[in-house]
Amino acid sequence: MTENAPSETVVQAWARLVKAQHKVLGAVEADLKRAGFPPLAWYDVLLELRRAPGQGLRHLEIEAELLLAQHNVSRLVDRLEKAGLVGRRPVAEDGRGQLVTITPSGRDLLRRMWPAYRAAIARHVGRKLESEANARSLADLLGRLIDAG
Amino acid sequence: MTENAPSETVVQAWARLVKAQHKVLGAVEADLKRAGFPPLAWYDVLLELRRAPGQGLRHLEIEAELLLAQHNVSRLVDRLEKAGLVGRRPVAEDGRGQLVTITPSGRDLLRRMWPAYRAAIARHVGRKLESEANARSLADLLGRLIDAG
DNA sequence: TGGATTTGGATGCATATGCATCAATATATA
DNA sequence: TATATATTGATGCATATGCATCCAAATCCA
Repeated sequence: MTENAPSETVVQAWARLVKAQHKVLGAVEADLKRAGFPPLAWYDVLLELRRAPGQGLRHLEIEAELLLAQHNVSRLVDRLEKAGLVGRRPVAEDGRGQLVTITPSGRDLLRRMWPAYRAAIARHVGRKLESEANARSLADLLGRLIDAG
Repeated sequence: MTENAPSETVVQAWARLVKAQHKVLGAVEADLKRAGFPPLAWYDVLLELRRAPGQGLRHLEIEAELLLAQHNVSRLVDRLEKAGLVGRRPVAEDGRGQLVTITPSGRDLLRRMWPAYRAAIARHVGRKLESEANARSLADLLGRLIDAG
């Protein structure tokens, strides 16, 4: 557990982190696609926009919240706009900025997607963890990995 | 925790699984790239090849082991071959098959990469988990998500 | 004030991935 | 044996991501 020599257990935790998310994310995305829905990234952005307090979010805020690269936010918003799920407005105080807002159609997609998404999470995560205590432990441990530092 | 209504805790565990791996994988890959090394996917393939018992692995075996799509294996092996890290041989018993083998240069890359990779794992995983017990718990819980079913 | 620097976001180009399809070989079935 | 089917891997095309750079507006500073 020292700086440059992780224990075998740490290496195993790392390998499983990558493999578990790869497998589960793939399974969840496949379920959603089968049901005719767009990629999860679209859901994530729309959800952030719906949660947002004011009139929407700046690209920068989406970037920070979802850990995306700047150019990817730019293009993801392009696609969402083309699909009519979000709108772009200039922001008064900063002539450089875009304020991205969710449209009624975007809100509708969120509502329609959630039942399928929820079922996929239950199927590929909840069912395998078996207990609420395990879910709690996993969430706590993963939280440590996310925390800054 | 029922089939289509995961608890809030399960949903949180899911969200953190995606976010934690995204963040940690990004950090590890960035460390490796800074040190002048190729993507982790290259390391993964080479490691499987070095571990392989016989004279190498079929595409199908790489595919199953690393959970990759068939066409991605095909192209990943192309890139590795072009970089001189692996070789391709026809397989005697099956005229359709390719046997992929690691070259001395590939083995050398594995050896040179490991210290940097190991340090990145320690920095971005080990250090944050803090204890061996936590690493063990995390590995166990993630193992449940990977298990078939 | 006026020019340098920084910041927010867009975009051209290279690379990687997903999807469908194809060619070649192997296997099953009549 | 001859034909149909299944399996292995490659490839053309569309889309997504990374990287570098660019443009425009904002901020800094002499």
